[in-house]
Amino acid sequence: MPRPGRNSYGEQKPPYSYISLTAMAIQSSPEKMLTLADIYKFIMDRFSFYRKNTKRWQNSLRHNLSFNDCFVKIARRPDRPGKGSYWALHPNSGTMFENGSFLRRRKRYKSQNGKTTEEDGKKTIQQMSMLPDMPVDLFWQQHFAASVQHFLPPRPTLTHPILFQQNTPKQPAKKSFTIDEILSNDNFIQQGGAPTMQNYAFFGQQFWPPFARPPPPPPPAHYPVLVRPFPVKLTPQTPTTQENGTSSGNDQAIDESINQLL
DNA sequence: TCCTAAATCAAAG
DNA sequence: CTTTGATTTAGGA
Repeated sequence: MPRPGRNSYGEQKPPYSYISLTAMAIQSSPEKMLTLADIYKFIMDRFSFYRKNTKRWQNSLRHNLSFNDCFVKIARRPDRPGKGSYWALHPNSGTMFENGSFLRRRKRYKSQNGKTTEEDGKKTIQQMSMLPDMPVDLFWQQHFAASVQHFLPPRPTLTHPILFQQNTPKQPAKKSFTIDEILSNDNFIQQGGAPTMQNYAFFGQQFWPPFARPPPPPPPAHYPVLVRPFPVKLTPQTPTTQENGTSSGNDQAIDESINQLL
């Protein structure tokens, strides 16, 4: 009878590609973004296989990070100095593994314009009038928490891999998308005018330096500017949706921008 | 079998 | 650490 040993099952290569391993790591983090070192740690903590030959697989992992559009580099905030950038998942890459295989996707995720940068993330947020409202990391969390939930290993300490599709219900990525909640009238108060410089300060180094700060881009004319004072407590505001069921221009604009994203 | 995603090796910035 | 290229390996229809 075979017994566990150095070549035992637990030391076999887990049935996950580096891409899925990385996606798991990022998704499992509270802020939905991790540094390279964090990703290494996540993998090594869970899979003994990857506690060896680190030079080899870590090089491959790094290659994946740069090469695949599904991974987005997020600049550090100046109040969180340290080594390396953060890595997050691209907002539109949520259905990467919907075929249930974590070894090989049906198609490699490619961004529309070929290049995917943090700017894409910012633009996405901006389109949703969320730019001034919440930090990038929270955005990623909201955006991904539901749709990528099933990437998570059932337990944090796996000695051998378990195939997720056996014990995790698959759900459409769009199903649990909570943008509506985020944009609900209860969460916003409406203000006139453009977002303040302070509001923009959350979103990466472009607006960071206190000197020579470029003026914030004007918001699109057709989108109202929704600003939630930060970090002030929220107070319910008068709803903008009208009684007869039709949306105000406000809501329509938001709906349109959301529909573009889905 | 074929297509191409993923892994590997590794140089260069 | 990050990006890129070249090449090989291998998943899966």
